Amino acid sequence: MTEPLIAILDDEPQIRLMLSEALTEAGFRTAAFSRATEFEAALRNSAPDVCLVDLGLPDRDGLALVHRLALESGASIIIISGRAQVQDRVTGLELGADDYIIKPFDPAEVVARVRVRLRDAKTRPAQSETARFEGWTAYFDRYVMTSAQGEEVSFSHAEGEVLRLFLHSPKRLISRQQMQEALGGAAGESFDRAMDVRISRLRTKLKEDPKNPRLIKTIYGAGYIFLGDVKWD
Amino acid sequence: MTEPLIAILDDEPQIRLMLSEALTEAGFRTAAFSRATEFEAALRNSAPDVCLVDLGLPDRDGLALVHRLALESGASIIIISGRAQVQDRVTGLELGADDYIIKPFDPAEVVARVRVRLRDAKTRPAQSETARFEGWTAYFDRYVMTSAQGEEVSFSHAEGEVLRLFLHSPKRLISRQQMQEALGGAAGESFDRAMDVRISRLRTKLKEDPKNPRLIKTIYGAGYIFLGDVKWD
DNA sequence: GACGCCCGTTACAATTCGTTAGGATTGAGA
DNA sequence: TCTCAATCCTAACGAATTGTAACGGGCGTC
Repeated sequence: MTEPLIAILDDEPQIRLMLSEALTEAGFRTAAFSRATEFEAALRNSAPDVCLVDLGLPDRDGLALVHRLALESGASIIIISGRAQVQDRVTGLELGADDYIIKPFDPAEVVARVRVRLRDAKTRPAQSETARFEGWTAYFDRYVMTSAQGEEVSFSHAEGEVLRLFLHSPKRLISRQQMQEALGGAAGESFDRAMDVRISRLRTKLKEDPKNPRLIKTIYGAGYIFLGDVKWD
Repeated sequence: MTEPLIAILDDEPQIRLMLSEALTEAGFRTAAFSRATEFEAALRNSAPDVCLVDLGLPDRDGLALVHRLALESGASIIIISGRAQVQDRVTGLELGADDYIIKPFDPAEVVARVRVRLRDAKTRPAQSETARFEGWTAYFDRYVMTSAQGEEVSFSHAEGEVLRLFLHSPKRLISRQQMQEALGGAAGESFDRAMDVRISRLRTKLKEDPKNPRLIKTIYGAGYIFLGDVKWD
C-alpha cells in the first residue's frame, strides 16, 4: 500500500509549490498541474485519492470539471478558490465537491482537510463492477455471483439493482422509501409488494435461511439492512 | 422517520434558531440543544445523521465531546466555532470532525455542507454496535444476542430499543416516563401497557426467572432498573 | 407459434407488536 | 396481620406489516 496521491490543479505556481511542499512533508505523494488538459491526461494513468482544484482556471470551466470528476472518478474533491461568495461555495458543494477552501489559506489547514477526506474514503466503496462479501463475489457486469463454495449463481437485472443498493450501503438501514426511489418505482403504488418479492428472490439465491436471514435483515416497520462486510474491487 | 435528523448544539439561542430554520426549510428534521448534557441524553435514544457542534460550550469541553462523538456515534460532525485560529481548526478536524465552519456564517452554506455530509454518509457503513453484559453479547446491528452458553437469540426492533436503553443506563432507575419518551410513545395513553409487554418479552428472551428477575428489576411505583455490568465495544 | 425467462401482481401465510383482560404482586392503612 | 386499591405481568387477540408461492403478461429466441 503506497502513500495516498494528492492531485493539485492550480494555475498559480507559488500556490502549487506551497501545497506540494506541505502535502509532501505530511507524507503524501503529490502531482501538480497548471492546466485542466494536463490534469485530465494524467488522470487516465493514475487515480489520485484527493483532488485539490482551483476554480479560476484559464483553459476550462472549473465547476464543470468538478462535476465530471465527482461523477466519474472515485476521488474526493476539494475546491480551492478565491471567490468568496456564499453562492459560489454552495454550488461548488452541490456539484460534488467534498470541501471548499477560500484563498488565502493556511497549508496546515489544507493538510488537515485532506486527511479528513482520506479518513472517510477508506470506507467508501470505489466504483467498480465486482464486489466481495461474506465469501460471495458478485460480478455485476456479468449478472453472476459465486458462492464461497465456488458455486455460480446468476441473478437478474432487477435482483442486481437490489443487491447493488445493499452492497453500497452495508450495515445501514435502508428504508422502503429509499429503496423505492433507488429502484425507480413510483411510490405509493403497489410497487412496494414487488420490492418484497425482489428481496425474497435475492434471499433465495443467497441461500438465506428464511427463518433466520444472516445477510438481509428485515426491520419491521422501517426497512431492510444488509449485514456483512463488503469490499469493492 | 424518513428525513435526515440534524442535531444542533450551541449555547446562543439566536444561532440555534437560525440553523433550525434554515435546516427545516431545507427539509431536514432538527433537534437543538443548548447544553452538552441535554444533547448527550438525547443521543442515547435517537441517532442524528449530522451533528452541528459549537465548541464554546459552558458546561463541557467541546473538543472532548467531538472526539467522543466521532468514536461512538455514526454521525457526521461539523464544528461551528468562533475561534478562527488555524491550529483550532486543525485539531478539530484531527479529533474526528468532518468539517469546520467559522462564525459568522451564512446558513445557506451550512445547509450545503450538511448536504455534502449526508451524501457521503450514504455510502459509509455504520459502525457496529455491540455490548456485553453478564455473559451476554448483544449485537444491535444484527438484532441478535448470544448467551453465555453460546446460544443465539434474536430480538426485534422494539425489544432492541428497550435493551439499548437499559444498557446505556445500567444500575440506574429508569422511570416509566423516561422510558416512554425514549421509546417514542405518546405519554399518558395506554402506551404504558405496551411498554410492560415489551419488557416482558425481553425478559423472556433473556431467560429471566419471572419470580426473581436478576437483570431487569421492577421498582414498584417508580420504574425499572437494569442490574449487571455493561461494556460497550 | 412454442418455449423459456424475467418480473410485477395477487393471495394467503407468517411475523411483529400494540391492545385487552384477567390474574398476581405490592405496599399503605386499618 | 388483613384488606384493598394501585400497580404490574403476561397470555391471548387482532391490526398492520412482511414473506413467498403461484399466476400471468411481456419479451426474446428458435
